[in-house]
Formats: sequence, C-alpha cells, structure tokens
Amino acid sequence: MDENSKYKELLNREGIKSTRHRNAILELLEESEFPQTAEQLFITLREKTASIDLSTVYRTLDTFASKNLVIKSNRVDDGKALYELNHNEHKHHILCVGCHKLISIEDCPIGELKQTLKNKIDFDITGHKLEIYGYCHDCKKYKLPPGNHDNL
Amino acid sequence: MDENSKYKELLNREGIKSTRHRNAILELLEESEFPQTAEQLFITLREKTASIDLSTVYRTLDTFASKNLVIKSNRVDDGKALYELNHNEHKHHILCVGCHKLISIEDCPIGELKQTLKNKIDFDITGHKLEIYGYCHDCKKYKLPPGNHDNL
DNA sequence: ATGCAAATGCAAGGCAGTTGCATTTGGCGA
DNA sequence: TCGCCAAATGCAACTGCCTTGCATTTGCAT
Ligand SMILES: [Mn+2]
Ligand SMILES: [Mn+2]
Ligand SMILES: [Zn+2]
Ligand SMILES: [Zn+2]
Repeated sequence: MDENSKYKELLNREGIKSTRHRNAILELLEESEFPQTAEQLFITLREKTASIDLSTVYRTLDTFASKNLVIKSNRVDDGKALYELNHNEHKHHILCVGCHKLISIEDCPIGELKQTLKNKIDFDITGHKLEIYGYCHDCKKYKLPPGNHDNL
Repeated sequence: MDENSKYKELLNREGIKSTRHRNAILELLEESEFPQTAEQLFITLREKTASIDLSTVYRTLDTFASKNLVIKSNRVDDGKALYELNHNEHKHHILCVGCHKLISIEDCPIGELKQTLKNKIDFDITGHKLEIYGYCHDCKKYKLPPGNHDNL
C-alpha cells in the first residue's frame, strides 16, 4: 500500500489493519472542525477519494469509537449520530438555535460535580455528555421562542 | 366524557382537546419515575387501559413536547427518544453503566458556566442537556472498561 | 508467493418514527 | 340536546438511519 498509510502505526497500535478507507476516514475527520454524520462523511469520501459503501463508513466509525479513536454523539435536534476525532482534549459545543452555528468551548463544569456525587452517593463518574444551546451574539435580536427552555 | 378528564383544564389551557388517550398518557407519565420510550408507554397503555395506536402515542408525546408539558431527550446508549413529564424542576439523571440503574440528581453545574459564556463570548444559554454516567456504589467492584471515558 | 483472518461491497433487513387518509370524537353553538 | 366540524385517532404504508448476512477482496504475517 502506498502512502495512504498515514495512520498505519496508529491503527496497528489499536490492533486493526491499516486500509485505504480507514486512512481516508481518519484524514477526513482530522480536517473536520465539527462532528459529522456518517452520511456527510460518506458523501465527502465519495467526492474526494474512491468508491466506498455507506455500511463501511458506519462499520469503520463504530470500530474507531470502540477503540476510543472517535467520539460518537447525537445531534440535539434530530438525534442523528455524529462522529468526531477524539483529540483527548475535553471540550464541548454550544449550539445557536438562531443560526445553527456550532461553537467550541473548553469550559466544562463537571469537575466539582464529580466530587460532590462521590461524597453524596458514592457514585464514580466516568463520562458525560453535555449539549448547550441558546443564542449567539448575532442572534440576540431574535425573540426567544415561547416556553421554558431551562428545564432540560 | 367521564372522569378520564383529570387533566382537562391543563389541556384546554394549552389549547388542545381533552381526550381519553391524552389523559391516560399524562397519568402514566405522572406515575413514571424515569423517562420512558414511546414504546414502553405504548405497551403499558395497552395493558392497563384501552387500545391505542403507537402513532397516537408518538403524536401525543410530540404535541405535549411542543407545549412544554413533556421533555424529550435521548437515551445515552442507543439514542432512542425518551419522554418525561416536565415538572419544571431542574434535574438530571446519572446512569450506572454497570447495572443500568438511573439515579436522579438535583445538582446542575451550568449556572456558573452561563455567566462565564455570557461574559466571554456574549452567548445566552437558554437550555442544556446533560447526561452523566459511571459506576454506582454497588457496581464499583466491576472493573472499568478499557479506554478514556472522560472525553465526552 | 501463499494462506487466512479481517475488511469491504452489496443487497436485504430491522426498527424507530412519520405520514396520508378514512373514520371517529370532543366541544361548541344553535 | 342535537348536529356540526375541526381536531384527534386508527390503520397501514412508508421513510430514513443504521445493521447484518454473505460472497469477495485485501492486508499482512509467514
Ligand atoms: Mn465535559
Ligand atoms: Mn442542568
Ligand atoms: Zn446565532
Ligand atoms: Zn450500578
């Protein structure tokens, strides 16, 4: 195999084979600023590289997720699965419900809660998912939709 | 209609009709300690009350969600939709990945973050979803699965 | 080069949720 | 109380996301 093997060592380290598709998917994820759906990745892959089947995309992403190479989450509005490279940095996204812009933030408020729960009910937190939404600077001008948004 | 109309006023206040199914679903949600899937509700409804169609359950729950009577979320492991009554109290659940037990907590760490983001990037948070998982007291004995769980 | 397990393509299938349409029902006004 | 009509429901087909079974191809160790 040629120098599609950019991630050969990484993949072998995880005990899986280095293939054209796996390299392409990792490369694409590395270029992506935000979590992508399988289909978004699939379409891009078809455009820029070779033929690939959607099922291969799913299987590859699931494999990567099981190795903790990628993080799988769910889109807030439609629940569709999202995949992003695991940079092992702790970050979250906030979604503007006005313009649907995603903004990355490095703040995470779980730290204290971790200790609190440990003390209160002897629960060991190993992970969490946090999605925040609201209105960005540019979208403040729009009125809030009716209803209590603060109970989620 | 007889005294299935327990929630008539509430429903009329929201501008929708009081029906047998809507009352039954609200009643069932009120009895439920934790968020339920549409199918769980559907099955219980069939057992304890009359015949109802699954599509009616979905439509009813969506209607309730749009009125902010119920909160729709997604299960952590399979992404399936969950529905719970909106008690307008701010709470979260933590999931034990050992025994799959759900525990309600009233702690929420978003408050400070709200102000932080307001100051830093002029973003107004209107809501958030937080799912926490880990190991409960009883499940500590089980080993943690390999991999970094702390990057979600 | 050879062999074999792993990866992939292809097509069918599974399942949560949605939708169109005919029928029923709640609530209101006569 | 009756009749009306929009709203709600049942039913069945359908969509879309994702999975799976199986035949073929490919990575890679020997
Ligand atoms: Mn976090
Ligand atoms: Mn909260
Ligand atoms: Zn915006
Ligand atoms: Zn447990």
